[in-house]
Amino acid sequence: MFQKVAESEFLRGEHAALAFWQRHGVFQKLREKNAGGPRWSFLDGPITANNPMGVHHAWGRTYKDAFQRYFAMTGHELRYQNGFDCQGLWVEVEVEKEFGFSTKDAIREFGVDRFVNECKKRVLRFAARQTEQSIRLGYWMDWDDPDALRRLAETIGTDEPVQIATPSGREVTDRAHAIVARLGNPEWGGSYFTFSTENNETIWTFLKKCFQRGKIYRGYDVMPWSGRAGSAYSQMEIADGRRLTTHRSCFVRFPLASRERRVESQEPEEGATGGLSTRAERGNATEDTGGQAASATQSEPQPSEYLLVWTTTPWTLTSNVACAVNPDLDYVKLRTKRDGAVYYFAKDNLDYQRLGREFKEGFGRPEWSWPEGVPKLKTISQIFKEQGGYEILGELKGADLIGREYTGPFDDLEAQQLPGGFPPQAEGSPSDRAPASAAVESHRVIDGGRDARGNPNVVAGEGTGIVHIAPGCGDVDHQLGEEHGLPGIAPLEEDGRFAEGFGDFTGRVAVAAETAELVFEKLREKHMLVYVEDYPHVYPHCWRTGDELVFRLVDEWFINMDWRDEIKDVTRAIRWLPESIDGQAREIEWLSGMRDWMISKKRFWGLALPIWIDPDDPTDFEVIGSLAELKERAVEGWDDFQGQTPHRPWIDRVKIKSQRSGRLMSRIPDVGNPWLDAGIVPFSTMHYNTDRDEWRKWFPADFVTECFPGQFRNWFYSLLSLATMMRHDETDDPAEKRPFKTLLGHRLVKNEHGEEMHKASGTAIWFEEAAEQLGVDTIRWMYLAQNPALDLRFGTRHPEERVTLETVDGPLTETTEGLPICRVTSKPADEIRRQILIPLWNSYAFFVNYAVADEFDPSAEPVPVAERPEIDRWILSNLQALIAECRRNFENFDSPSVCAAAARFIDDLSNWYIRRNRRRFWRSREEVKGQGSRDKGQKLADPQPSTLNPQLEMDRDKLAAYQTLHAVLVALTKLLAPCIPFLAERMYRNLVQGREMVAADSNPQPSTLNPQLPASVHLCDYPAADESLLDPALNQRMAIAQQVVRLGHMLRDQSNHRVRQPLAELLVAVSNESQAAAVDALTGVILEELNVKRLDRRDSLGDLVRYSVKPNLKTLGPKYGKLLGVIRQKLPELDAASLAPLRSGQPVTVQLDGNDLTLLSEDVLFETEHAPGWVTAEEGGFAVALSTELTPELVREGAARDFVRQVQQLRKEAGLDIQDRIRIAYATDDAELQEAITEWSTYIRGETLADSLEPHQTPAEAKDLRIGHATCRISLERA
RNA sequence: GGGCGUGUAGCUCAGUUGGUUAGAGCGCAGCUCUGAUAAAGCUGAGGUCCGUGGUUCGAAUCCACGCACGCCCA
Repeated sequence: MFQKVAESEFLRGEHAALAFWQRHGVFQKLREKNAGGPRWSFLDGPITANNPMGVHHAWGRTYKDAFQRYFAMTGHELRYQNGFDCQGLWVEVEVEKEFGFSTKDAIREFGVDRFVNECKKRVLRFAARQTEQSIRLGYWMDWDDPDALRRLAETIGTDEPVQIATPSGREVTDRAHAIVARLGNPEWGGSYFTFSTENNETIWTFLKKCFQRGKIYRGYDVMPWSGRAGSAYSQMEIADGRRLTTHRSCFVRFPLASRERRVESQEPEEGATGGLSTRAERGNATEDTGGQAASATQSEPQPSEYLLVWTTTPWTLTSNVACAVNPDLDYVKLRTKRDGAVYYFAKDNLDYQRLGREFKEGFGRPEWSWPEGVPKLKTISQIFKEQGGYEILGELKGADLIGREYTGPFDDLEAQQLPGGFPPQAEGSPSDRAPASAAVESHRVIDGGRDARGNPNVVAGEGTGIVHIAPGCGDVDHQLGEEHGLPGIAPLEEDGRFAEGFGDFTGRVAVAAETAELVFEKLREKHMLVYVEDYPHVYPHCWRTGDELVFRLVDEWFINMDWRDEIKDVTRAIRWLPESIDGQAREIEWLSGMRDWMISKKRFWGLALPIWIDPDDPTDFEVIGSLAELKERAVEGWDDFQGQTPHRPWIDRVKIKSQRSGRLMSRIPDVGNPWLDAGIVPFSTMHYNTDRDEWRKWFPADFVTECFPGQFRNWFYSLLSLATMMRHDETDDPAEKRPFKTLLGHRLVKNEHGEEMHKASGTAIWFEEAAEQLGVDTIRWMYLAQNPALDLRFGTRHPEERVTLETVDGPLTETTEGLPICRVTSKPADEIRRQILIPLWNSYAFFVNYAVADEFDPSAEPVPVAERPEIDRWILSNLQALIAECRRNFENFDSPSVCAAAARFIDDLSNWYIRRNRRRFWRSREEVKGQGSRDKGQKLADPQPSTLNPQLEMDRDKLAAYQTLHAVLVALTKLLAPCIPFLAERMYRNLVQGREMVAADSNPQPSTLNPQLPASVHLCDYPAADESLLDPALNQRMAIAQQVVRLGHMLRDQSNHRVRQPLAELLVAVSNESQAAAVDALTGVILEELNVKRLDRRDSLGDLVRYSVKPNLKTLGPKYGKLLGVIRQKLPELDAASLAPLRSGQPVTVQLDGNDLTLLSEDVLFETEHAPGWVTAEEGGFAVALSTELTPELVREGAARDFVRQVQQLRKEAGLDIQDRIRIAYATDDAELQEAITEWSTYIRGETLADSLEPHQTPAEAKDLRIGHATCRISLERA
C-alpha cells in the first residue's frame, strides 16, 4: 500500500533519495544490470580540480548525468568515468598563493619536489570536494571515496604506506604517490586524473608520433611573456587576459642617412637652413623636445631628414633594428618651422584624430571607457603646430622610402653592435643561419609586407605609417626580421628584466614606468624625442597576476601544425550541436587561423615533455615515447627516478645517450601545455596503450559535452588534433580518427541580469548554496530545459544576506572552504517549481492520498483499456505520444524538447485529466455501497451517465480511474528519471513499493520489497510507447473540446459571467465532420466545464456567422502582380453568394475593374464574421456562442454553488480533513439567497459533507461572504 | 583593422519560401476556477520589427550603406 504524502519538501526528499541510493547500492545494481549490454561511450571532459564547484559547472554535469541515465535505462553499458584536470599553471598559481610565493626562485628555494607535492595535494583535496558536490547533484559516476582522496593528499610526499579501498572494492596499500599515479586504472575504477602516469605516458606516445612525422621543433618566436610567472603564454590562453591600460607612448625621430645613391627626387634637396626655427613656444609638450632637437641641428647640420616613428612600448626602442612602411601608402614630407627638420610619415596621419571614437565611446566593453585624467590625443598636425608650425614639402609613396638607411635610437648599446644580434647564438643552434651583421648595420626602411589574409601590416591610422621594427620584441617584427634576414635583439631575461649588454637598462624591468622614463631621457639627450603622451589601449595582461605581458623572444617547443587539413577532415565527420551555433564552422575557422602549437612552458608542475636534447648541440634532440623506452635508453639517473612519478624534478635526473654523437642528453626542463593532458583522454582513459581491444570497444566516444565559448581553441581542438595524429598511421578514414561522434556545447551561466558572476565580487554562486536553497531537481530542470545556444540567467546571489542552510548534517553557515553561504534567489527556478514540480507533486499526492483512503490495490485485475472512459484512454494515448517524444529527443541530445513535452503533459494531467475526474475518485466507499449521504440525484452534470447497475458500474469506473492515473504517474516517473532523479525516485518508490519501502529503509535487506518490481526507478527500463494505446483521433477530439471550452471561458469573461453561474445554452458551429464528431462525443465534458445547461451543435458556421471573403495574396500575387491592389480592394465587396462555388472547389470568373479574373478555390480565403445578437468567438474553423440570459432558477443555482465554494474555503481555512463532517450555520437578509439555500439544501450538504445547514444567529466572528449579489454570514463547526 | 553573427513588446526570445491583423513566456493590470494545487486559467494594456535607401503588387523577412552590440582573429 501507498504511503500517505503531505507537503512536497523537495530538499528533504532529495537527501532521502541520496541516502537510499547509497544504502542500497542502487548505482552498483544498475551497472550490474547493464553489464554486457550494448555500449554507449561517454567521454568526460576533465574538470579542473582546483576550486570547489560553482553552479556554472553544474550545467554540463547535468547533461552528462541525464544522458547517461537515459542510455542506462535503455540498457546500455557505460563507463561512468569522471575526469579531473590536474596539471598546469592554474594549480601552481593557487599553491603559490597559499604559500605566498611570488617568483620562480621562491619556488626553487622551497624545493621543486615539495612544490610539486603541494600541487598534487591541492588537486586531490579539490577532487574530493568536487566529488562530494557532484554526488549531491545526483551525478552518477564511478566515484572515488572522497575521504580516501583526502587521506592520499595528507600522506603524499611521505613514505608512509596508505591503505584505501578503490571504487571497484579492492584494498590497496602503498605509498601515496604510487597510488595516486595509478588512480582511475581499469582494475580500481574511479575518476581519471590527468596527472596519472598512464595519462602522461600516452601523451608521450602522441609526441613520439609527432616526432616521427618530423613535426616537433624547437622554435624561436616572440611570445607573450609574463615576467612574474616566468613563462610564455600560448595563443590559447592569452585571450583571457586583455585589459584596458594606459601607456606612455612616444613619437621619436630616426635621422635618415643622406641619400648618396639617390638619382632623382621629387623635391629639390632642402638644406637644413634652420632659418625659420625659433625658440620653442612655451608649452609642456614642446618644452623638452623641440629646443633640443634644434640644437642638434646646430651642432651637426646633417642629417636633417627624419623618419617619424611612434610606439607604445618605449623599452622596445633599445632593440630597434629596422623600420617598415607600406609601399602603396602616400607619405608626406614635412618641414618644421622651428628647426627646419624634415619628417616623413603617412599623409593620412597628419590630421588623423587618433582614438577619436574611443575617446567618445570607450574601448568596446562597458567597463572600458576612456580613462579619467587622460587628455584627448592630439593630431600630429597639432603637435607640430604647437612646436612652432610646419610646411608641407611634398608627397611620396612608401616605396620611395624603402631601402633608406637611418641611425637607430640606441646604437651605442653593446647589444646593438653584436654581430648576429643578441643574445649571441650558441653554435649549431637552429637559428645559426641568422645574419652575421649587427643591428646597427641593419637599420633601413623595409616593406612591411602583408599578413596571411593579404592585408598590409603597415597602415595609416594610429601611428605614423612608419613602424619601428624590433624582431626580438614583437610578433610581426619577428616574422619581418626572418623574411628580411635581419638580426634580432632579444633584450629580456626570463624575469622580464633587461639582460647584460643594455647599458643603464640592464637589470631594469621592461614594463616599469621608470624604464620608459629612462628611454625618454636618453632620447631627449640624443635629440630624438618629439613628443610624449598618455595613450590608453587594450593590452594583454597575465590572467593570473594581472601584470602586463611583454613580447619576448623565447625558445619554446612547438608542434608544426601543417597537417591541419587532416584535422579539418576529422572535424567534418563529427556532429556539432546545437546546430544554431554551427560549431563545426567555428572549429574549422580556428583550425584555419591557428599557428603552430607551443607545447612547452618553463614551469614546474605538469607533463614532463619527453624531449631529450644535447645541451651542446640543440639540433640533436629526441622524443621518447614511453617509460619503457626511457628505461632502455637511460644511461644515468634511472635508479634515482624509479619509484617516482614522471614529473619534475625526479624525471630530470634521467640522462640518455645521443644516437648521433654518443654524448649525454638531458631532458629539456619545460613542462607541457595542459591541453595535451585533456586532449589525450580518448586514448589514455580507454587503455589505448595497455589493452587495444578494450580501447576499440569504447573509441570513438558517442558523446561529449562542454561549455563551448573558448573550447573550440582548447579542449575540442586538442581532442581533435591529438586523435588525428594518434590515428594517422592506423587509418585514412576521418571517421575512424574522430575522438567523439557528437558534441553538445552549451553557453555560459550568468546572473539574472545577464552579467557574469564573479568570485571576487561575491556574485558567483557556489554549488551547495544553490542546491540547498533552490533544490537540485529544480536546478537540473532549469539546465535541461534551457536552450544550450543561449546564456542561462541562473539567479542572483545576495552577498549581504547570510543564510543558514538546514542540511542532513546540521545547520551550515559556510562552505567547507570557509566561504559564507548567502541567499540565492532565482526567478527561473521559482517558475519551474511552480509550474512543473509542484503540479507534478500535487497530481501524485492527489492520487496517493485518495488511493490510501480508498485502499486502492495496484495489483487488482486491470480494467481493459478499451472499457475505460474516453478520458482515460485519452490521457493514456497522450502518454504514449509523450514517451515517443522523450525517446526521440533524448536520442537526439535535445533535452529542452524533452522538458517542454513533459511540461505540456503535466499541465494536461493536472489541469484537465485530474480536475475533470476528481469526482470519480471522491466517491467514497460508503457511497459506492449505497450508504453515502451525498445526493446523487442532484449532481450537476454526471460525466458518465449510465444505464447499467450504478453500483457495479461506479466501482469499475473508479477502478479504471485509479489504474489509469497510477499507470500514468509510474510511467511519468520513469520518463523523467534522467531529468529529476530525486523526485522521480521518491514518487516511483511510493507508487510501486508503497509502505514496504519504509520498512526497507530501516532494514538494508531489500527482501521485504516486492521482488517483481525494480526497487529504484533508475533500475527500470525506459518506457516504450504502446502503439495500441495511441489514438491520434482521440487526442484531436479532446483538443477540440479543450479549444471549445477555452473559447467558452473567453465568452464568460467578456460577458462578465463567472463559471459558477450556470447559463442556459451554448451554440457550437463546426466546419467539418471530425469537429462535429468531437463536439458530439464530448458534449458532457464541454457542458460541465462551462457550466451550461444545454449544447446545440450546428453543422455549419453559416448558422452562426456570415462569411466574408479575402484574397489569398500568396497565390494571387504571382498571378496578377500589380493588379493585386485592385483585387485587394474590390474582392471583399463582391457578393458572397457569387463566390459560393469556390467553397465546393469550383472556379469562378469575376469581373473586377474591367479585368476578367478566374479564381480558384485556393485564391480566396473565407472568413467568418459574428452574427449580431450573440456573444460569439471563433477560432480554428468553429465558432461558439453563449446565451447570456439569466432566469431566476439559474441565479439561484449559481448562488448555491457560490455558497458551496465559500463553505469549502472555510473548511480549508479551519484546517479540516477532507473526510470531516460539519455543521453549517448561516444568516442572510437576502430573500432570494435564502430561497436558493433552501432549494439547494441537499446539494449543499452533500457537497460540503454537512450534517446540518441551519439559518442561525451566527456568532459575531463569522465572516460576511459574497454570494452572487448578496452577502451571507457563514460559520461552521466539526460535527 | 578583418571575419562571422545579432538587433522584434518593459525583460528573455520565436517569427517558415517575402503574403493579409507580427507572436510566446516572464513582468504589469483586471477577472475567473479550486476537497490535489504554495498552483492554474482567461482577458487586457504594451511594437518606429535599429536607421536610411533600394528590389517588389507586397519587406520584420531579400539587397546596399550606416549605427549599436556580441564572438572569433589580428
